[in-house]
Amino acid sequence: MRKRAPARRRNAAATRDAILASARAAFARAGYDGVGVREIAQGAGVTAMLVNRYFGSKEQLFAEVAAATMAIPHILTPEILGARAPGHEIAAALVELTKPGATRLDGFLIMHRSGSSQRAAEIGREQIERHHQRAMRTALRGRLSAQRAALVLSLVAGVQIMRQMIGLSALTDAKPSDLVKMLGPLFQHLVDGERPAGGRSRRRSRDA
Amino acid sequence: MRKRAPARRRNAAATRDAILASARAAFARAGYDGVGVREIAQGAGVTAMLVNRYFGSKEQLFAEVAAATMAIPHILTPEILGARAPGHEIAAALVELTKPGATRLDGFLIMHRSGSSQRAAEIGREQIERHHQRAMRTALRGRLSAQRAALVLSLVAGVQIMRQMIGLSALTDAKPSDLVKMLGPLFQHLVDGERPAGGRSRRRSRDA
DNA sequence: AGCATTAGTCTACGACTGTAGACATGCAAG
DNA sequence: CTTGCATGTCTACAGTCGTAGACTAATGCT
Repeated sequence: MRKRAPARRRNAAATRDAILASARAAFARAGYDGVGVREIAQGAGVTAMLVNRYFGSKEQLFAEVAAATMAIPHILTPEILGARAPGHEIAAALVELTKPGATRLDGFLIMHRSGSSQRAAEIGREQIERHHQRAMRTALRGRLSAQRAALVLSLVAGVQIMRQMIGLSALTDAKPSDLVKMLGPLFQHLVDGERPAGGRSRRRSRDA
Repeated sequence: MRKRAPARRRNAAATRDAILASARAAFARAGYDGVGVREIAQGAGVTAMLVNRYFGSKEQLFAEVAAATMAIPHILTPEILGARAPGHEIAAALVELTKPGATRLDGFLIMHRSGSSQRAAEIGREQIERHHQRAMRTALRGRLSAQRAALVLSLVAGVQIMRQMIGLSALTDAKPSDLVKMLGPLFQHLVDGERPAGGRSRRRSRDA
């Protein structure tokens, strides 16, 4: 019978979690190619070989980190998507979560910083399609819902990149409320599709 | 006397250009950390050391490549920004230039793939702010022009990432005309800078 | 012709990479 | 106690990385 003793120094599950947490932070900071297993191990207080012992290889560790981090509901939750003005809610959440130093949006950040690895990009696409796009698409009505969902993700990714990675001063120094005002209608347009929100449900004519 | 490699063309300018071209293609494919100087050199038909002889270091080579590639006018040209329906023009150009295999938009692609290097990101921000954002901002009228310009760049970057890097199937397989129809109003909204001010429906473009 | 300069290559080094195998150690049970 | 296993470390290896220094060969000049 196994004892329910409190976490000791030798605790496989806790060590595994520590490695995962260290890897997540490291990958978000420097990407797949930018960080080594020794550095990840040091962040978890173990040696490099233990990382491979638990996860098989660096690539498998990355895949697990990506899966775990992407699975975290963040901006595109059912609540936000089901709100009365989803565009505004999405914009507000995005602006809030891409403040300098924010870590809740690590999933995308990890992918952005891992663009130098072809394999990492494949893993990222898999996770994005599994979690975010599928969830979003089912929440959207109307034509081309998959495309509109993908464009919502594109806008989220683009804003995060320019704000957190590139660090465009116009976005880092802007008033959050201004950004929300500008982004809200964009998201709303994508959520609504061809029909504008509010009373009128008639299609807008296009001048192509 | 040891036999050396066969005599090559002795043309400094041409060799330099060959290295730059090889580096641009390589960086666009694998990013700063994903490609080595030996590989770049091989692509130009020279040895690795010559790369450093001409450019000092890999980092300086990257900076030069980034500067040269970013300086290429692409989507946000004065003509497009001054068109009657700039949003539609921007969207059409973006969709066209982010087709699989397109290379005219290398500048952004290089930055996206170089996110694992902090230094590369700094160089990229510098170039983006120098070329694109400044040019765009002067073309925009109204309040918060810098922020709106930055958001245009964000949307461009996001679409390119999801379409060319991540390869979201919803975007790669979509009909270009559908994407243009969805993206056009978004860009137009940012260019116009009109204030949503509550549930008011969007104003038509000034051309009518 | 001879010399100087330029264009280019070769060898090598120290640091780092991911990871395989052998080894050590703490914990629970017989 | 001893045994067995899970947990973790140490050493080492075969690469690759960027780059420094010495060397060679082709060109330009006189």
